[in-house]
Amino acid sequence: MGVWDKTYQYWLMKAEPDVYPVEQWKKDKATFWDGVRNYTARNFMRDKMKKGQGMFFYYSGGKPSGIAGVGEIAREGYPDHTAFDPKDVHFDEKSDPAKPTWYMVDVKFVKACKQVIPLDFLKKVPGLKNMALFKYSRLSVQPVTDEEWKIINRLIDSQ
DNA sequence: GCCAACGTTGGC
DNA sequence: GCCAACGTTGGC
Repeated sequence: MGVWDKTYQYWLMKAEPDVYPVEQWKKDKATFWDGVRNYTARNFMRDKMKKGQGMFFYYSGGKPSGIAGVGEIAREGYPDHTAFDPKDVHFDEKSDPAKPTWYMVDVKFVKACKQVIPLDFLKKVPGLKNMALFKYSRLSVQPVTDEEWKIINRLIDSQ
């Protein structure tokens, strides 16, 4: 039984601040998480995420990289319609609307961090040393353990 | 802008 | 089904 087969209650999802900043998410109140084109990440969204579960909103791409906000799964996996739109940057001609390849979820805004909690800071927190974030750095949707969830929320609440 | 890590594609 | 080439992600 590997890390991929377990069930999780919490998640971390990456976005680039230039593409979708937390401020925009706050304004939108909720958003669909489109554009994921990786099978591992897809499987988490399609098969594992349940309504009401918590997620961290993570900024990738520097300036700095880190956790920027907290949210909640508002709608469970459903087909990513941007894969069917030739004009969309995430268009995938191989995804058949009758049998979609790619899935997304909806995530509701809960709160923004006062300051982004940087990756290099997270790396130094003793209880977080096994985070998937450090080992599977290129995976854009990943599980967070109960313990990691608690520790990071404590960091955010003490800001 | 560079480059390591790693997922995907395609030739055989 | 193997594996080299290629493309993408994301930290630095």
